[in-house]
Amino acid sequence: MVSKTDRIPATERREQILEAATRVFGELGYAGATTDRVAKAAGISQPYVVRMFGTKEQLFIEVLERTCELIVAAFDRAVADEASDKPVGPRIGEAYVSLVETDRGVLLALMQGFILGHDPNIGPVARRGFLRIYDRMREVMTPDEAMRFMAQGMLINTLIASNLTVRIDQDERVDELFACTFGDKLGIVLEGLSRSA
Amino acid sequence: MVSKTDRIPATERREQILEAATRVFGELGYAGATTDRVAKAAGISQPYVVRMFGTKEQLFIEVLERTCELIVAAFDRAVADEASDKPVGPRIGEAYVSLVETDRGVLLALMQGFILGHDPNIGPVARRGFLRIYDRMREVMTPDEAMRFMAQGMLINTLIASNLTVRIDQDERVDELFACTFGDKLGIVLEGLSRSA
DNA sequence: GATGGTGGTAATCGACTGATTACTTCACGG
DNA sequence: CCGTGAAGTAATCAGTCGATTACCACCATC
Repeated sequence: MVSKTDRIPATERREQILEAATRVFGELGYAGATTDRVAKAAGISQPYVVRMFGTKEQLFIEVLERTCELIVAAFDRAVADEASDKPVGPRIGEAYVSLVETDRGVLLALMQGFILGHDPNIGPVARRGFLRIYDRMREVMTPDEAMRFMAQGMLINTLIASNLTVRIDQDERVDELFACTFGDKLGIVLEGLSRSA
Repeated sequence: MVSKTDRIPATERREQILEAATRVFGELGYAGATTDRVAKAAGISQPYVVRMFGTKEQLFIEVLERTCELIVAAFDRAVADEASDKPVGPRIGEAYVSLVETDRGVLLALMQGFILGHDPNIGPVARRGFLRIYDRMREVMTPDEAMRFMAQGMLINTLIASNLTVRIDQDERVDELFACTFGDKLGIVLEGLSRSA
């Protein structure tokens, strides 16, 4: 009972599934997510998801590697941006914050990978991804600057993951923390939130 | 088949289970952990764990609240420490790093709670805990300082959770990042690692 | 108009897991 | 010594989930 338009080349379908899985894993975590939810988010059946990637674990690993590539790519674009007159640090910062707005699932899925460091198969992939991002930072800043950037990024991830955004405009402490964390980029975040609401 | 010495008052047993559950949830996450693993870690049977806390979810919530209390208590001790001549910032930092060494499960369980912010029951508890810790920081430092401290803390949590410690002394980037993150407190961490090995 | 490869699903299985039930053992007060 | 409640477990159930199997629909091309 598949209409003609539902039949899509495997490579394209693969990307659809990865996109859906990024959102689902990002929200529910690796163990909390099910292949069926990924399938529903991608608009296909659960067995097809499993057959395309072999196992749930393999799917998550590919999601994780994809998120790292997306983040590194966003950083590269920010670094290479000749149009901006800002220093490279703030440019990368802005690139990361833009990800919060446009592709929250990427940040959350990355976070979910990091906390699986104990897993024998996923752990190494997560560590490799973390270091890949750290390396990219180190190419354009000092160790101390890179460390602070990673720290800021982890705080942002935590703020988004813990859903503290729901308390914006309702809790002074939250407003203060968000203003302090995002600085002049706060507008980008708030705009993204109002759009997704 | 219970020997006499295995019978323990409920309140005491309760604390044992919370302690074990903190470790198990910290390592495997909420969805990834099972009540049976918690039970085995606590040295009792699985049904007893469930009966003591009602549901797995309730157990996790109590674990989460306990971790926040432990962290806030550690901060309070650091702030009140009259013997030290250091400023309050580094004292709290040292208190947090000491937790990495002595009670890694606490930090990991906290992290696991933060990324469950979307959960209708656990999410509010996680946010409340986060803000409680932030409030404690704000009592002794500026918003910007508090934000940087939280960021640093989240980076530390991520480094521990992702198990990047296994690459210490094997990857120059990791050594650099750890040295930069922990600064003069690096010794505390390394000592804790060698002891747990 | 057979044939085979590609895209896809329905049905189902087996393992796992949270929760429930019913039971046992023990300490202690009257 | 009896009974009552607290501490604790074995057995088991019901639901969920990842994976497998067997199958269908479509299109190309010979």
